Amino acid sequence: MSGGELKLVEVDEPDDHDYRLQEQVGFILRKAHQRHVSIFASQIGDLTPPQFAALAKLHDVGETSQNQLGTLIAMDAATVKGVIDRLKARGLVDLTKHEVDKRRLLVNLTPEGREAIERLIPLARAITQETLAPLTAKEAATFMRLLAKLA
Amino acid sequence: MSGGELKLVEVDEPDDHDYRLQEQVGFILRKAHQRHVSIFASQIGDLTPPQFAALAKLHDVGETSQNQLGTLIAMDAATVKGVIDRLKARGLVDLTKHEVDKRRLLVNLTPEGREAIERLIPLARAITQETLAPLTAKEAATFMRLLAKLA
DNA sequence: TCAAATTCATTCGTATGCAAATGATATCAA
DNA sequence: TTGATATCATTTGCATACGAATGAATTTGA
Repeated sequence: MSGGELKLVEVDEPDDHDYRLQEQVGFILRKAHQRHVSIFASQIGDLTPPQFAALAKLHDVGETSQNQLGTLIAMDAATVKGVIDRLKARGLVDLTKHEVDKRRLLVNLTPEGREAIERLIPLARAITQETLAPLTAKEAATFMRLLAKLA
Repeated sequence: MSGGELKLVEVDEPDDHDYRLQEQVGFILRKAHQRHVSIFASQIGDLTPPQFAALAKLHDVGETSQNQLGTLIAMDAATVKGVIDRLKARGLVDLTKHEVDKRRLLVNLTPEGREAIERLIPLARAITQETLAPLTAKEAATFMRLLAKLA
């Protein structure tokens, strides 16, 4: 040891070894989303969350164009097309051309689609509850408030 | 009006009209995740969050099997294979067979992979910051604590 | 020891999710 | 009016994401 020297070091400049993937918001967000999708699948096996969202929104607002529906449920045009195509193939929605604006494709619930979404809404409530189950009621309220600010 | 009758109704049993998709945790979780991925892409254009996660974890723990890596970054075997294949195609990782256990495929960072992840970690810190920017420091801490309980 | 169970990796099929390009239609503005 | 813009939908290509089936190798347990 040649002892006695002092070194200046940047103590608050984190180096690479400080980066902990497991603590990053993006990583945990992805895991939380995975868990929710898994809970969803266990309660509603024959419909995906995006498909459910499309039906629920149609039930809420009635007839809309495919693009408009996409905006309402936060899906881009390409994604919503796939979702609607699959719902149509199962007879849960039907598609008609807009009489005036020939660019638009109008989406409607079929009677089967309406029956399905009304039957599934109680299950969706249970899914929300189960997803939030690790939190107390107060924590859940706080979490939802903060999550909404991030989204 | 034949007036005067009373009806029993379930006032605390919510009907279907009460279901608001936009307020469900799953829907908002999906949107928050979308926003994060978008922020990530704006800061790190040539790597996806899963690819980054794989490199960051390899940097952290060193050589591991493909399956083990998947466990560490919360990806199933099929998904992690695709991610690793693409990283290998870009020369950021290399793959070798385990000498003893011939089932295992060992994954390692290449020098290029190490250079890349060390260069990107500061950007990843910025991504985390920007994702949490809508919250105050105190809110962010609370949010992270609750999110971790959900994930 | 050896048959059963487990683990690791791969493949297939299906479903988001988004960027970019394209075509048809509608709207705006000079 | 018409040329530039904007909107709606579609298509292609790429990247997760996961269930299920399969095959190879290892571990377990009777």
